[in-house]
Amino acid sequence: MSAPDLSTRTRYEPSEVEPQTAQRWLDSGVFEPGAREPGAGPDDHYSIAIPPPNVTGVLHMGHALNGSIQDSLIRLNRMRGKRTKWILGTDHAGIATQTQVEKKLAREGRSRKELGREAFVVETQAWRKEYGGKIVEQFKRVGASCDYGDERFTMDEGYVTAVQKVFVDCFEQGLIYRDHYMVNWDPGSGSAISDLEVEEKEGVEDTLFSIAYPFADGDGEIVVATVRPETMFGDVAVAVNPSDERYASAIGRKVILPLSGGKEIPVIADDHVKVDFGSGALKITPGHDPNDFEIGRRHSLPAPSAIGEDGRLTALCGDFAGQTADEARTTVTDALRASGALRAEDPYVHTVPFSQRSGARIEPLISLQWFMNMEPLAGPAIDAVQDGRVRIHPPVQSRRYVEWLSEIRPWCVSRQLWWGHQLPVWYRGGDGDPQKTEAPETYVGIEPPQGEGWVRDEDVLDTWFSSALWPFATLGWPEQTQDLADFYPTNVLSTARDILFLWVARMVMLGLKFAGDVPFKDVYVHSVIQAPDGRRMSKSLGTGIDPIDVIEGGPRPPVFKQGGDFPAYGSDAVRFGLLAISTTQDVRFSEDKVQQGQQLSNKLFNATRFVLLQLEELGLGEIEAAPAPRTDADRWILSRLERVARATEQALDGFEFARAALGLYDFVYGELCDWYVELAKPRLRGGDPDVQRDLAATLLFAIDRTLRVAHPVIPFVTEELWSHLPGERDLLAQSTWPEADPSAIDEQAEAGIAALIEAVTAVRGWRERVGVKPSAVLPARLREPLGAELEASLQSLARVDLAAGSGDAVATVTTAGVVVDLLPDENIDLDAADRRLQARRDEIAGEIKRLEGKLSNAKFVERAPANVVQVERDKLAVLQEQLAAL
RNA sequence: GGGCCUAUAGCUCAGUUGGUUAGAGUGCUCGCUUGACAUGCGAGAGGUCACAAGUUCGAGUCUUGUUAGGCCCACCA
Repeated sequence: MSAPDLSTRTRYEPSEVEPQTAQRWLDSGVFEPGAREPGAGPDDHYSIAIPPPNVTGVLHMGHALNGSIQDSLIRLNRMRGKRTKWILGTDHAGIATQTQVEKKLAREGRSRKELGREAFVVETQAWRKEYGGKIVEQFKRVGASCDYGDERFTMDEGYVTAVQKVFVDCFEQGLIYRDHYMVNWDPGSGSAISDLEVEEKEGVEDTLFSIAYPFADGDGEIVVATVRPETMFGDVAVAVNPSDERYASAIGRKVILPLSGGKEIPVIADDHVKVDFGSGALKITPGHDPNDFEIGRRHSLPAPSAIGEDGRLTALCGDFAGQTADEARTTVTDALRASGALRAEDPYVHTVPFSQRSGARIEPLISLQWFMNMEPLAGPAIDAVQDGRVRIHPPVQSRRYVEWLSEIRPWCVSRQLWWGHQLPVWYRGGDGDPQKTEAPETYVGIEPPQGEGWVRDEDVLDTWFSSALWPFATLGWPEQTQDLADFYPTNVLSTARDILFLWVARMVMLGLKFAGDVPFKDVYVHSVIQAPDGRRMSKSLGTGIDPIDVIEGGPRPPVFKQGGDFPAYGSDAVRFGLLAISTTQDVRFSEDKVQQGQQLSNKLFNATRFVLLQLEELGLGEIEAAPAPRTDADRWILSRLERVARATEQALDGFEFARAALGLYDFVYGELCDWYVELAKPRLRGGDPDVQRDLAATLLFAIDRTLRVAHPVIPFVTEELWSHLPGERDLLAQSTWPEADPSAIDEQAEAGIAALIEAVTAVRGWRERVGVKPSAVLPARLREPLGAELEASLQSLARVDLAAGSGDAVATVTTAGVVVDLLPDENIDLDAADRRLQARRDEIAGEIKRLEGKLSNAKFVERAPANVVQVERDKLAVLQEQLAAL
């Protein structure tokens, strides 16, 4: 028996239920795919590979949203009878993790260098064991039905094999190569980083220095502008635009590089130079500027390094060698000023690249790194999206994907870190450091090379290299495992848009290349959740919201106007709230929507409680849930149940999660509870045992179906209530999804109940407006009979008595299908009724006038489609009838 | 510099090929010991659909432009 006792509890308390329910799921093994049934084909399997959270991570709002999305899909498909696997694991997150561990060491007065590589990796492994499991525990807490029995890590043994095989194969096919190339050097982490890890910051204030380079023949000078004077020792040319007449005669001449002992460099012509910027002359420093690097290559110029990987000026810089770049900026400009070469210093605001990882300003420099040529992989990856083998939702994201792949550039895959997949590369021979200069012999292979004197490359791979293999490496690749056969390709990948290129595109490229198929059929790019005030969620801004705080009742962050703690909303409420806001690309976190989810849970709890207590009282406690309709109301709810089941699965299959969540809410409140349960009450007390038994079975059936349909969105409360329903029941999580049953649709019953609802609402409205006491039962008469059932319902819900009273109507309530005359009664204020009548007449008359105007417009009648015109005519007729009835 | 998304009730958002008097939740106002639920029930007020022009019998919806907010990409020293 579960925690709450339904006979005494009137409120649903998620905190009393959720932890135990999560544990029941885990103990039952329902999340694990279990044994493969003979004959099961690809359509019988359903899998999602979770975007592996960083081992450094704790659950944030993005995880909570994405977890809710993926879990609703997994649970739906599990209930549909699919063999499901939600592939779980964590990512070693190279730079992020290494940075955290280094910070921890620093707090302890230790350092990475002091420990040495081996000890540092051991330290990091220990750190991962301590913190890496936290996020997985949090996934369990929110009900994520991952396959916890098969948790992977991007550096576990099998995964390492997969990564090395891919690297070696790519090398052997010429896709991976080593080259001197311009990289984004991150002085903060002391490593190269990829283009995608660079963040351009706008509005950085710098100084633009104008420096005069005299011509070597002594005749005049040329002025160049730069924000990086300290790199001038790496200058190899001055470039001007070939069409720039001012410099036409300068092209081909030499200028003297100041402060460099008379070194001469040529003036060259290149289209890249803008005539109208600065002086129109550009100094070319191929070693420290990506554009200059390209220009240098075009003109076969050397690319000397003026700044080294240590951030200090190199021997090339003469007296300035050894200074840091910052120091040198001052000393070099001082020297230029002293020599008279500095012509101007102007404040200058521009965009500057920074490292997303360390926050340090990027130092572009040339270095010997490993690269992967992505071009041969990009074409097939574009095709896969364009021919629909991979569908990206929403479609606008697939345009971004295709555009990015069309202009793909080589990927720098080596990182100067210790935490990660060390390159399967060895060097032998030569005098220099094999990390910095090419060695005579290079060996690439999974097994270390034979023989003496080999030194392994110290670098590790970019984290995203291993992530790119995630959907198949987790399933046992390169072994041809049964899991790989069953669950690859996965069905859906749900992810944030900021890693569409970083991760998604690369998975498609490498999946096609190595696993022989696309890694997933659908990519859902989910919303990004902003703080309630529209700012980005961030800890440092105070706008971050911890989902666990919302679930368990932690403190509200400062971004909320209201202070204090959150109520312990529970996982269901948070899941519902997140799905309910999950619409466009940027959405704001809404505590109201979470609250709506909490209310939905409570409503379901009480509706179930009501039904079960009633059945108990009637001695029907063990009755079986089954449709046994006797009335329009019964047929109506069965029809509506069928529609909500179809609508919910359509919404989930179509990645319209807000529609699914809010549709459930509307059904439970607006149909099941407000109307069906209310309509059932009088009949339940009615006395005929046969009627009661059938009604009980149908009510129970309605609850049963509702719990099934709501389960993917709010699994905890539905599982809990399910356990209270009579009969032997497995876990709801492993029960079945309602199959389509078109025979349950009953248009006639739907129309009848819709008319009843409209009439009840109208009578209630009239009563309020004319001030009738809520408790008063008013005598009334129908113009046209509605049948015994609907008339009885109208009497109880609108508080009228159709058998009482006599005489002429004192007021009339009209709706499209029903006209109710209210008869004289002491509870009716005749003046108020009169005023209301007049107001109602004016309303209808105004509307009639509007319609008549529209229908007398010849253009409308002529050009609008006949059915549209007919609709307007019918409307007019109905209104005229209503006016006449008043 | 190029591109994308968003703008509808006080707030958060629906509104699917153009076609009732533009909806919901929440907040607000009024009322209710309605035998499941006050995390409840009933009713009500509240919108020139950002702005401007255009297409159309008809525009929240389509076109163009403008404004504001957000995001992505990009090599002007």
